[in-house]
Amino acid sequence: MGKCIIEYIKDKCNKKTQNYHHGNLKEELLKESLKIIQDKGIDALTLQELATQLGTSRSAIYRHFSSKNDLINNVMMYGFNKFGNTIAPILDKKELSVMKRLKKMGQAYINFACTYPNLYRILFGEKLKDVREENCEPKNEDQKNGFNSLIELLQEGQDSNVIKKDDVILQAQAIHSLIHGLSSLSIDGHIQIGENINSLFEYTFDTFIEGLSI
Amino acid sequence: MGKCIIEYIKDKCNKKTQNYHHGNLKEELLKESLKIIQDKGIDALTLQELATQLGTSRSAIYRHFSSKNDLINNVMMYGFNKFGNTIAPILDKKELSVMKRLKKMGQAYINFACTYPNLYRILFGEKLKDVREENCEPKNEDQKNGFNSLIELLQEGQDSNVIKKDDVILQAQAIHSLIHGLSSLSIDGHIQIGENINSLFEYTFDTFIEGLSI
DNA sequence: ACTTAGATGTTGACAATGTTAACATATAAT
DNA sequence: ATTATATGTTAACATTGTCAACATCTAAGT
Repeated sequence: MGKCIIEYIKDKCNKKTQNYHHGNLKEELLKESLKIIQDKGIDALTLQELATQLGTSRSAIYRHFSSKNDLINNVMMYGFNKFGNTIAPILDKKELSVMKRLKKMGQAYINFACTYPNLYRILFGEKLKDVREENCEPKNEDQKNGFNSLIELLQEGQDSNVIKKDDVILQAQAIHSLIHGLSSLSIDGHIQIGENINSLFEYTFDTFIEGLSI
Repeated sequence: MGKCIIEYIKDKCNKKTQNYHHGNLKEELLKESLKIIQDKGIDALTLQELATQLGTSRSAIYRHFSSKNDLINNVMMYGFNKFGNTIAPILDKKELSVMKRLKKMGQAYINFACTYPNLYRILFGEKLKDVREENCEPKNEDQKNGFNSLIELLQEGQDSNVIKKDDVILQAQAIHSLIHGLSSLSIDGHIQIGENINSLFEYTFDTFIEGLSI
């Protein structure tokens, strides 16, 4: 209940006196959640662990998020943003050929998945039940933006006669599937290839591109 | 503790008197677990729910499995077996061309994933922590068998000059990635195409095969 | 400047979960 | 027939997500 003497002294010595009100708890909850998820996986994200790490109580979390799923949902927006910032710049490098951009995008995608497997899993794995029902437009929008960039790139390829003229959405979905499959199987240990995920990507991508090219 | 009168009467009337010992609880635990997972997903698999469904107590489960993860691990063997029984016969249909078998296999794979999404997720999703460390050879073996069949098929294709001569393992992994990507994105709602998962598969597969063919 | 309403945090409770120990009973072996 | 082993039950435990009741800080309005 009341602060013990030691804490009082601590407060006096510490410039940043630990207030009753945290200040920007919401922001820190999101950051810490993202960190925990990245480091130890979604199952390690416990309200208790989260609260302890930030020096607060788990009930305090409910002042900022209506539920644990709501929290995770918001973390996912962070995640999609982070993901988008990794991918988007590559697709926009107009000085590179369409194919080069496509390939670099794929490499960056897989690299992201392998660097942040725990995050990638919640971004592109099974959607949370609540998320499926509730309105999750902002997240979907971020996701959609990346997908739209891919579509534009493919359209550019079709227009410049390097990619077969066909439904770009179908083509985009095919490429996404291919890259997601590689990433997913790789980080979940269903491909036992160790270091040469890159060469597998290269082979798979080149083979597919050969079928896609004019 | 003691049985109430009604239960005694019930027992007398019922030929299959409900014994203290269940008989084949282990078997039924596995079957019921598989059913729950398929119907309602892995998160709905609760020891309480499972026990109630079989008319026993959740502690009884620990006489047959060392932990919940151990149980799930064993259910996965069931699952891989079921999966293998769906896929293997197709790859063995020697009367069909290599390409036709490959395509039919892909369709069956995706069909399995879409029919049993909850099961598919635990089979080809993130491996359980315990499973990763413990010896899980039998399961991997089943999985490996399916993969080996695919490799053999591809080798047959190379030998009969319909598939480019290259590392068959690389080719097999590429195909698996592609099909898993489609299945995974589809059942997890990241592809919003509704009914035409088949046409997406067809396009993706044909495009890839074009690159793979001689 | 004082009071007050709203935002934010704490404590304590709740049911449900996986797990274990202590105890009970059925089956198998001696 | 006795005993050991396998299998099931009950009761407890810590931990989880969630909520209600209470406490405290912040911001308006007068």
